[in-house]
Amino acid sequence: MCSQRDPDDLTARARIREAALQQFGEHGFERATIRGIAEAAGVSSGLVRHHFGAKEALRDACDEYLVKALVQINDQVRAAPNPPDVNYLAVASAAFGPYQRYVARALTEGRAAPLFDKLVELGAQWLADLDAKRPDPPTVSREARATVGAAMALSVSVLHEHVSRGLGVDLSSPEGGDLLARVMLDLYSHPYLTPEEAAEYLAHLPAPESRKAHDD
Amino acid sequence: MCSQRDPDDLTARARIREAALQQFGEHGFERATIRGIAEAAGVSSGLVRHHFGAKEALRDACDEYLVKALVQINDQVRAAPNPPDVNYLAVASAAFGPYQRYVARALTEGRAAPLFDKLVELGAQWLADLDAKRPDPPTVSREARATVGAAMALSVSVLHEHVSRGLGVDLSSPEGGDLLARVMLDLYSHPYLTPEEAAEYLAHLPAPESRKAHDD
DNA sequence: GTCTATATAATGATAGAC
DNA sequence: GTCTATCATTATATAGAC
Repeated sequence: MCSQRDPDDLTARARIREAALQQFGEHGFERATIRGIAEAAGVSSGLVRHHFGAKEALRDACDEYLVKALVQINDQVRAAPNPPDVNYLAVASAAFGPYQRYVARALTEGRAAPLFDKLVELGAQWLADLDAKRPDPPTVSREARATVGAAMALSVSVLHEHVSRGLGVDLSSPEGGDLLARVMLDLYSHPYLTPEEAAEYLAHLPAPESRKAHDD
Repeated sequence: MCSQRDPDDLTARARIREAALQQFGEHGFERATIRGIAEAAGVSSGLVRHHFGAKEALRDACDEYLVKALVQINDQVRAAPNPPDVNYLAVASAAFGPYQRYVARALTEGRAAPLFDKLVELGAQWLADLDAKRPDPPTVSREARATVGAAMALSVSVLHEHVSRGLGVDLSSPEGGDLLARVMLDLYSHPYLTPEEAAEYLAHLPAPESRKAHDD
């Protein structure tokens, strides 16, 4: 899918970045070592420093690369013949391909903000179509809904291991992906609440101002 | 809410655990140091070892404590006069209180499995009520839906910073919590897909067997 | 561009005194 | 129960050769 070419064809710099993405993803930023990354890339630790300087700069390069990749994928998807609809959600999980673990960690640590924001942007575009067909006016801004929606779409990726365990199949496997799609389809076509229930809850919600003095 | 008593009232052991939860949450397990935790707890590094032994054992103690706290909160909520319904979701975000960061990291790293599983269990109970009112039979098992639902419910907590940024308010603030509740209410009362659309997508989904030979 | 070797700092673990 | 002092390990950062 993305940059799935032969590792031998890549420059040392690219191989290092690729190895860093993998090692950071597998062991986490702190636990991953420059030496380990160098070894995985088939170069020396000295070369890593030569190309990227400090460890953090290497991580920054990884983040930058992923944003570029996401924008690329996004453009591809939007240029595709049939608009993706739900598949937007699949994009979030699948697009990062082998880098899912890295993305999950980066996001959890509050990093890779442009990546998240791009996803929100895509979600908002998608929500715009949905809002047109909607009978009642939304009670909150589209961007707010897109933000929470993006977080939810990413959750499966981020909590990959736990979801796999709960589902009983590895999400990375075809069977896992298939089951996940079916679950998503069911979940996204069956609201937890009726509009009436939501309205009732909403009415019982303390006004934003009065919450200031809220106490438990 | 939970264990919000004066730090001075806590035993050294509890203070250490509290400090560990905070430090692990703020800096991550690897980056957090025994020394830093000891300092935050107002004790010596030697005492940390005396009580918990190795660093990993300290983390395990933190995980155990949170499961205990979750079960406790769950029992409280279930014993409450009016059943929580959606509030189940708020439980996930709010219950862990000051430990949200820790939980987010632990979960992302594939740890704290019992905690996730407990949440799935709670979600399944809640889904059982919903399924009773549902016209069409679910296409996937309740546990599968509860699993993905749990991941989604946790996503806001896990991606706390990004969601806060996207919403324009700190989720920890009363304003943030209020906005989140409104967004959730809107999202959970408006399905992304109609049952017809979902059925169509489902029909177009490759059969589980045929996917084996799937190729891109 | 790439490698080897070394310096320096920080950390987890430990032992022993009070 | 609590502390101080020390050991052994490990990783980053650096310098310098090829």
